[in-house]
Amino acid sequence: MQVPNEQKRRHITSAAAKMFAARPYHKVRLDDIAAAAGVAKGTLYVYFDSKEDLYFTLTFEGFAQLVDRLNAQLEGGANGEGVTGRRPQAGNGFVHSRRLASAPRVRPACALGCSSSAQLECIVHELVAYAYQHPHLYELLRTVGAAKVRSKGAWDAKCRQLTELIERTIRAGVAAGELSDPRPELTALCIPGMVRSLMLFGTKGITEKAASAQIVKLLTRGLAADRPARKAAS
Amino acid sequence: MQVPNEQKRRHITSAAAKMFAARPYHKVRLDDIAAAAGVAKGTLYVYFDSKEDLYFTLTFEGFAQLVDRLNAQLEGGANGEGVTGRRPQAGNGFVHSRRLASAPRVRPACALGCSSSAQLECIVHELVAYAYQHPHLYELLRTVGAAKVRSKGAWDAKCRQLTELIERTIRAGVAAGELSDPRPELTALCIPGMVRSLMLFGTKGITEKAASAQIVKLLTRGLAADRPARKAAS
Amino acid sequence: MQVPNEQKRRHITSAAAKMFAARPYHKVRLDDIAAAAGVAKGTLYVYFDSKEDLYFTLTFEGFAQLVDRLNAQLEGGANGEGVTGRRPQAGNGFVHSRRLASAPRVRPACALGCSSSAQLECIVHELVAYAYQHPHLYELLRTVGAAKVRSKGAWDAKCRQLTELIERTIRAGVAAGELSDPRPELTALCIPGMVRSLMLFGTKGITEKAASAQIVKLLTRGLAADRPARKAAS
Amino acid sequence: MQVPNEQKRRHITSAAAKMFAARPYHKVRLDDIAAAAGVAKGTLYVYFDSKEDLYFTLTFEGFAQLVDRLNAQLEGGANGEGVTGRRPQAGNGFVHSRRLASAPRVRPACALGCSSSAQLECIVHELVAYAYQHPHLYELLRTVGAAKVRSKGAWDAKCRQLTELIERTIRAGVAAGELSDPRPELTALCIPGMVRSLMLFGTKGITEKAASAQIVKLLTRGLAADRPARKAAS
DNA sequence: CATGAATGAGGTTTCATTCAT
DNA sequence: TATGAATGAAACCTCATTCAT
Repeated sequence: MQVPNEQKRRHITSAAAKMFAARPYHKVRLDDIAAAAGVAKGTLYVYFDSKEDLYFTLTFEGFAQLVDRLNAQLEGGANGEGVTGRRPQAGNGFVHSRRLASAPRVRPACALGCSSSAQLECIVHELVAYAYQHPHLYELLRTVGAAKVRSKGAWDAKCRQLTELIERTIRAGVAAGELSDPRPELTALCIPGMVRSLMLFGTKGITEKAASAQIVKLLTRGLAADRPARKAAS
Repeated sequence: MQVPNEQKRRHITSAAAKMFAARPYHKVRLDDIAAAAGVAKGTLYVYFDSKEDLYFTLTFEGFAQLVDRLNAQLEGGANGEGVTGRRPQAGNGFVHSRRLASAPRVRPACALGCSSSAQLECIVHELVAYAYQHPHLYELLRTVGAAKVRSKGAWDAKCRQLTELIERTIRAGVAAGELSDPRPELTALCIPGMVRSLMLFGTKGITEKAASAQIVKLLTRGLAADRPARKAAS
Repeated sequence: MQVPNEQKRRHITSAAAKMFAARPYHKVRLDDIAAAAGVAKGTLYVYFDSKEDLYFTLTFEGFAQLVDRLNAQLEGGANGEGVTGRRPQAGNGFVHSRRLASAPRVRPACALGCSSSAQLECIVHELVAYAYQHPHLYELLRTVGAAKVRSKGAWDAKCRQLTELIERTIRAGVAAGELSDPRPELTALCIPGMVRSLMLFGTKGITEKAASAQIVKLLTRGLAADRPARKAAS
Repeated sequence: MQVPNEQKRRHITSAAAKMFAARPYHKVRLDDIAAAAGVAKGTLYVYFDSKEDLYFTLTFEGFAQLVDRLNAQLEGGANGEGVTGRRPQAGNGFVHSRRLASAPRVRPACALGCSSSAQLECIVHELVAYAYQHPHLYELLRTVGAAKVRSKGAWDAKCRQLTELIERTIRAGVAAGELSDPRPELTALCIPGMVRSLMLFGTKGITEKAASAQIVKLLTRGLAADRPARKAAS
């Protein structure tokens, strides 16, 4: 009850995420969030400037975590941790950090040495996995854009990071003769869109695996180089 | 739908659509809508039950219009009129109703006699065209789901109509040996997602044509039957 | 319940004046004002922008009324009415508008043709009379300055009007050889100060007449020309 | 008055005085005072019971200091120390403590042996001097009365001390045939009022000397005994 | 049908005060 | 004694909704 407790902040964001995911922004009362977080109403203002700030922080941090993790996994294959960047991870292979970076499971190496389509597969897997791990967040992101009030710039930058990451991967594949895509920047936009649709509008019966496989299939075949059978050759 | 003054109703929905698209639901005041529509605040309640009703009607009518039109064009060339009650359309072929269905132009027949990939192309074209015609609405639909308060059933039904329409098209193609897709219901979900992403997050430079072409390419190649149809060969 | 009722506005200001006079600004709740005025809380915001606006309007209008009345009586001797400037008054003599301009009593003519000390007497009478009629307001003005938030300029201008009015009167007396005052602008500041002190800090036993007489005496003797016995001679 | 750390207390009162003088009570936050004083918010409660207590102490101590000093100088040349506990003053004559009583300069004896008008002059000088030395306080006292919450009695007593001091002086002059004033208790009220007005509402150009002289002139001539003392003759 | 003044429940936010450290 | 995170009552204000005109 003395230092600005990081754990208490977590309680708040966690509680808030659930409430914002469950009903629209204007129907979420700070009273409820405070109650759910087990803190007093005033305490919210110790950690956040306003309702909007709380909401923004919530969504942005979630999204940033996703993007940063993807970046980390594809760029350096170093650690699979999110935005808060804690201790580096031993395994240098590709990592599905499904469990919030606790108990990181090693995956078949994929990051740098892999074929482009394998990398795309990684991206899709990761996006879908994140979506299944954070259904609240995805429900949250549904309304983002209308409310990314404060530093719109931060959101835009993160979005660009994500699309550029994908775009770069595709371009590499194209350069390697492995893929064919005259407009990779458009494909980069399509991928998160597909994930989102499957998450939000799919009937509950869709498994993570199926969703991922479907997107991967559409992509790998849709982007396959015109003369196939030459996987990832130099 | 038979209200005192249909024109006044139009003013209201038009003004409301702009406001709701521009800022989030809870930041739109009925005062503003009334002012923008040139009516008194009380008048809003002559045409709508509540703020939520207004919002719901707005989004649902827009979406229903899109789905109905698609249905009409693919199913039997019936009419393309949406919820807002447009006149029945003459042409019974496939119609790109790009110009708000005023001056309905007949298009190359496509609906029933076409190949499945041609039909998919139609669907995508139509979705994209609608998105470009109604940017407000697409921005609006971004937040739908969180607020589809009242007759959630109506929305769900329309959504299902859309996905089933697409799904049916794909299944037909599969049955004809033209396409290959073990999970058409998933693909059906992906398509609107791609449209949405391109619309909302693409830099403004993306033309309607490019967006449409990109999705079509991903689809037609991604779903192409395994062996035949060497279409895409150079 | 349709036109922005002027009478309702009066109810509000009247109720508010009592509350603000009774306790300090921060202890006055809008709830109480609304209740005392017999209106809903929201109605306050139909007539005023904020609590501060209400308070400011209150004090300023009261003070302005005082100054305007004084001005009217001395300048033209026309009507004794306040700032709202209603129908001109028949009697062109000096008028102590003690009863808020209802039932205006004619007083010995004084305005233009009088000696300067008689005019000063009028000013003091009027100030004191106003103070006794509006004890609430005087209690209110006690805190003004700290809170004249909005258009500080308006207050300053009115203050200047008052002091200049007095100053002008004194200067006229000096020019006529009737009074002696090398710094009339300082005397002009002293007069309201004396009124205020007597009002706020005097024991309740001080009659209006006594207060007025005391100030007049201090002034007329204090400012008497060095060689007396030549009353108002040219 | 015997608090843990007298210096810290000083920091607090000093900071608080500035803040309360600069804006109205309800706009001063304890956070700000604490920050300005360089202490933690909780520390304020070591030295004061509440915000009101702090404010009250502040204003009362300032006013009491003024009154006590006046008393000391006129009554018996005791000491001029106020509530804030300054060292006893050496000089037993009348002292213009213009420089915050540091380096107390002896002044021409005035207290007991002087003429009444000379004593009045002393009082006015002292009041004006104090006002010029403590502009913050005068700004503060402007709102006093509305907030003299706690021991209203203490304030009233001090006020009475001041007026009675003045009143006694005048009565002595009247008894000596030097002055003429049928209602000295009213004059006693007027004097601080004039000081206040000149301080608060005068344009900044008014020198301490001019303000003092003006009041003295009004008083000495206004109260001069009817016939004798041709002092003011040219 | 149309109006817009009035309503008042309930929202977000503030801030004096407490208390574990 | 000093701290400042936590508290929560209560303030100001909003705005969807009503209804007399």
